Amino acid sequence: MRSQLVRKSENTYHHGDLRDALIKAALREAEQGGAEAISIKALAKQLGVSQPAPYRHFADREALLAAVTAEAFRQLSTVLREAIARPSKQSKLSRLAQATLEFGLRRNGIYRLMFASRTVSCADKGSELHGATRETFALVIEALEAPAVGYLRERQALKIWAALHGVVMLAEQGLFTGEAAHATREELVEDFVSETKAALATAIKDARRRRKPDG
Amino acid sequence: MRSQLVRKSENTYHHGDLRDALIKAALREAEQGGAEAISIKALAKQLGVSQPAPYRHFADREALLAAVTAEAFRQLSTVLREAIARPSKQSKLSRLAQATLEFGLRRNGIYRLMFASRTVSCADKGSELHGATRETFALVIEALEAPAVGYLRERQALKIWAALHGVVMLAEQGLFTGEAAHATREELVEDFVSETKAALATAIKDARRRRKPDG
DNA sequence: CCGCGAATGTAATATACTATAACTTAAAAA
DNA sequence: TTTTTAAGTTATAGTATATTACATTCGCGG
Repeated sequence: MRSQLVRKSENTYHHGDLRDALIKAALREAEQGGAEAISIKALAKQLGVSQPAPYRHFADREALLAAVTAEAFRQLSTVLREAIARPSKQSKLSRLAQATLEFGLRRNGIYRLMFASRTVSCADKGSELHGATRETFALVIEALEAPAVGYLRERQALKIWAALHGVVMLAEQGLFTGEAAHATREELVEDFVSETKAALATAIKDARRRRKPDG
Repeated sequence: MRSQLVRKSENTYHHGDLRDALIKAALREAEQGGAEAISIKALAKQLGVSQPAPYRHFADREALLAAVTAEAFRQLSTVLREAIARPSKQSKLSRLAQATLEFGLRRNGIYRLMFASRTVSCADKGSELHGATRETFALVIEALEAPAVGYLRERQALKIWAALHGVVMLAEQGLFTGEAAHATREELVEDFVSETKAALATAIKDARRRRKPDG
């Protein structure tokens, strides 16, 4: 009697889509407890396969984590893409920023998996994970709605991206309670958004003036 | 034949200062590999005691991690205090910011232990760890060298603190390579410092003008 | 100075997780 | 249809956390 409903069909020796099922299930686990909550053994049990079965699809736990993290980045990209696309009075950057904050807080286990582990920094350049992170960052650049002038755009994208992560991090650490509670997380994010827009505008203006000084 | 030199004296049944030795040794381990690199068993072996000995001093692994994290915060506080105190042409805030960046990158395993784990957010209010984090944050406020006007100071402290963490995070993730490499981490930090100073100055000026509109 | 209790350490053990090896099943290719 | 191979199984080794019951030493009151 196998109680797990996860297998595609009953009484099949082969799961059918174990690799994908593992990633999805691992993401669910990570939702609360982060990377530490992902256990090969537990996942196998949950999916109704033997403990060593996952090793047919992932060399080791790290490899699974990398795949899960890549999927998480794709999900974040989707969320951010929708935030940018959604019609609204607010700017694209503001919507992206608030969406990032919300993702980071509501799905904090996954967020920590993405940004707080060494999985990403250990991913080599051609990997699926590396690509997924770059794609997400590209959305930040897109949300700036600024022309490419040297590397000014990339610089501002890095800055706002960094700032957003910092806000999520401190919020999760409880630094927004106590004397600092008077500033909400959303307000801080909006501050950073405004500063980014301002900095970008003046930087681009400056750069153009310098390129044609007698314009 | 006991090769560990860590015990205070040979052939002593009691270690003498196991609790402290555990924290120090755990910090050394975490220096590279973060929290995951801390193993009770390995530490016990390293210090020449039996595996269960550490449990006399810490209820479980989490409790050890909390103590280690608190010590890490105290070390960061020390570094930042020195950075602020050191005479220099640069502002206190700039020195604190660059010191934070350096700490985050050079001692990244410890840094992740401090900011990327859930240890801090799980610490309850009266705990040693909670106090240590608050003390560190107080140094950020101090480095602003600004008068207390409402909660403007705290707000700016939160913002620069968040931004710094974000920079460390992205740097460690390798986002400063590729097209974004043109901005160095130090430059970005200096950007944030400048923006913080500017924002603080205008915010305080505004607030004062509003309080005595006919001044 | 002795002895007793608390603190601290040890050995033995239960439980959980990662990972590998050798074997089996079923799907796909030839 | 046969054969190969991908994907699963059982069995097992190795390592980590944590508990229990027992042993040793420290320090303090008598």
